Amino acid sequence: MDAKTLCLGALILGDASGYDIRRLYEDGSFACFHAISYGSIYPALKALHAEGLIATAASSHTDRPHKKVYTITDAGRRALAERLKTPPAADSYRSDSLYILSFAHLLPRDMRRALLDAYRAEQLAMLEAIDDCGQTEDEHAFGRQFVRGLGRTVYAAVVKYIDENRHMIEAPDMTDAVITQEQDA
Amino acid sequence: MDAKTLCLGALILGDASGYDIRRLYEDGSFACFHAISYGSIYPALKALHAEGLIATAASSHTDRPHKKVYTITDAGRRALAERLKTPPAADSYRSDSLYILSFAHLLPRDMRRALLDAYRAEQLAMLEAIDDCGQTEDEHAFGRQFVRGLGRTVYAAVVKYIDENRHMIEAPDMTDAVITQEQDA
DNA sequence: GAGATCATGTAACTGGTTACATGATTCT
DNA sequence: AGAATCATGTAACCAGTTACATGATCTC
Repeated sequence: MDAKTLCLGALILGDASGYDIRRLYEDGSFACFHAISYGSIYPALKALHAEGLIATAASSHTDRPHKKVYTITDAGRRALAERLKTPPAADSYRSDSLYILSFAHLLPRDMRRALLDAYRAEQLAMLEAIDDCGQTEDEHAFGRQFVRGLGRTVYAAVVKYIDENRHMIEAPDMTDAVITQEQDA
Repeated sequence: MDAKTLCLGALILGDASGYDIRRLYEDGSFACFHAISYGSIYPALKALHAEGLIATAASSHTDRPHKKVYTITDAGRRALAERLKTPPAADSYRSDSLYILSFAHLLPRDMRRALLDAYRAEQLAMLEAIDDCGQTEDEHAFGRQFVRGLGRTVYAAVVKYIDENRHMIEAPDMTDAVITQEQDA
């Protein structure tokens, strides 16, 4: 998903500034699936504006003069709907934590335990973030609700798995032995 | 995780060529967490070789002359162990499918259903890939086993969730109404 | 009035991907 | 023989991130 589509997707939920969009993808409902930073938001907004897919909202002038609030236009709505119809790229999941944990035997026991705790905390935080963030019950939100439920399910499953299987990681230490002996493979 | 670490991680599992490493991250046990392409593998291998962290394996000369098989050196093993101790970056999960699905109401019913089916199939394939791929039961593999179990749990949870909640996405169609009327927000 | 946070914007960097070039080997 | 796959490698490209510059507004 390119920055422009991500911005349109944010704006269809309601008027917003670049800053608002950032926050929406930072800790809002989209946080789990896509990220975007200022460096791509502002150029994207400029481009979308030039293409007539978004317009500066009325509130932009009244509120704070230097805050630029945008609204999606009808053309923008159509463009987004069109863009959503293109076949999605495959999911990508990147996790340094799990990569490191898969080499748990190369780390001292207390370090792998700390890593696992941190990972668990992170996942739990995501779970709570999903429960906290905007429970807007509008009639068109069934997609959002489905996805949120999916997220909740996944994070809950991860936390549960960790709690039930942490003994695997907390196995007795054999780090030193490994580094010098693992000559097989 | 940079390409060099990813290559070291692959080589600690056993000797391999650039091509082998690619496949390991393509459909092997690492596939779920990290990806890497030829364009980064070959330069990384060259650099690692120059640094003495990997060496050309004996089999490289005997087998097929133009195939370069590498082994990790002791220095490489130490470098990897060290690299794994640096604090991991936060996980990132990117999903076009879920992003699109969160705007399900902007798509015609049959299209969202198709999208969901495709997504389910993809997740199921990942689940099966985990079960298939190398069940090497070596004593040091507890980290790998933990991570694999986690992956299995997650993918299974996703498939189950989809099966139990697909009715949300298969709700009656109101696409046309939405595109022109959703003026709120 | 100091510090936090809101807010916009740009330029340089970065690292990985894509596409291409090339050729050996295996399979049918 | 021809196709598929194995196999290495490079160069151009690209999209987004990081870091920086700047300043308004709110809060204590």
